[in-house]
Amino acid sequence: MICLADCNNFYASCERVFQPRLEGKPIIILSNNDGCAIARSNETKALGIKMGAPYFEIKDFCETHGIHVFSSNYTLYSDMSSRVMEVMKSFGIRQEIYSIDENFLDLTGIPELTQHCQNMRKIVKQYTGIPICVGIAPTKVLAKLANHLAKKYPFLNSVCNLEELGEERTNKALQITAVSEVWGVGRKVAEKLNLMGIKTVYQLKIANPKQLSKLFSVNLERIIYELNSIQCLELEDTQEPNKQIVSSRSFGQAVSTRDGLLSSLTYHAEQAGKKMRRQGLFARQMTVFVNTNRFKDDYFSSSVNIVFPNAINSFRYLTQALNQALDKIYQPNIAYKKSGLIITDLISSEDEMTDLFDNVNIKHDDLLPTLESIKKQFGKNAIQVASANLSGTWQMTNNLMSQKYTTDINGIIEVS
DNA sequence: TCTGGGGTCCTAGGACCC
DNA sequence: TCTGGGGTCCTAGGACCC
Repeated sequence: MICLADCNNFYASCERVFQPRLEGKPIIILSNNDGCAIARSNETKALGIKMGAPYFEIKDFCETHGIHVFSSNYTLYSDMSSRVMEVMKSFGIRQEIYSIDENFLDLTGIPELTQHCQNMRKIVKQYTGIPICVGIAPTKVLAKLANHLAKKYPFLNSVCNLEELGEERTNKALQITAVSEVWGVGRKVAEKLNLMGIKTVYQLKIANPKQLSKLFSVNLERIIYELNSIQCLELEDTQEPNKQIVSSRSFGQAVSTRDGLLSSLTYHAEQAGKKMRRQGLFARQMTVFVNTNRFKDDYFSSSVNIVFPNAINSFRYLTQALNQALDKIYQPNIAYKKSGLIITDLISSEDEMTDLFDNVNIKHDDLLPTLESIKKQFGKNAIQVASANLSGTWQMTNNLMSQKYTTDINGIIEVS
């Protein structure tokens, strides 16, 4: 048996840990640039605020209903995530961290699973302040579904063990759950299934997997098997390196100058470089893209792909390529709203030794260690690529952010 | 006026090969 | 007049996830 444990309204719960007066109050957390609602407390959901709602449309509503609004504070959320994951890890024999707020645990050989997971809930709450829900089942898809039931039906007390629930009651639950709740069934597939008369999870469970595989994809076939307790999706407890690395951001204000774009892209080159080095990866290709407001009729986007002669991991080499990229895609008098890079064709530094005949040329940047030690000693802004500061108008707005309570000495809570 | 960011996997179709 | 068949690899784009 496996379980899926996830944090309830994770970002909202993180804010509450450090501001307990918000317990029971409606909260939303906004995306970058305070663009739209990406997390809501139960109270906010009950008020009818939809996931992804643009903030400018709901701002007045939030004020009249006393909803507490936060800019997203990813430094805080990722630190809280590591704490929660560390605690949960000890409750399974293997752990797959699936996202910032959820993990699968292999519970093989553990007795009294419902009690075991209730215990985990209690300890996670006690150690981190974060409330969680748990779904227990033989497969991942069913565990996800059980987790959904645990959240929806209060009598389950936040832990739903399908084995304990039994086949008859499980099927009953699946008969009153919409097929769109299944993990991997998105909007498009759900619409098509509905047209075919498959509206509930139970109807999907008893559908013909081979037939639906032809009409949809092998994914849906696997999902059907998983709904029938036949395991198709393995628990992945080894951390695979990224296949691509993206750094991108909408601008706080529209940018029309080449310098503005170059400045923002230089920032992304630094971010991407950092991430590559953390994982020991080198890149052979990079796509640079810029686009205008995607909600406008005159939406316009352009991109260019660059192939490097050598595999690189230094932001300096990435930055050098940016000028050449902008020469190809920059056009004046356009109100750009977003820029970014996608780093692909990644190889691991270990491949350097093994790929004797595959011509893997890694180009190391000897200056990197020096730059990093300067940053470490004098602060991360002590030394920069010149183009980083050409223009600051692209910087994002996030005026409603809480403190970095757990990672910044100046953010520590004072108790008086 | 104002609408996020970072990922993965699958499929169809073209290029290419024998 | 008549112009194959089978396979692999790569890429772009779609769908999905949190």
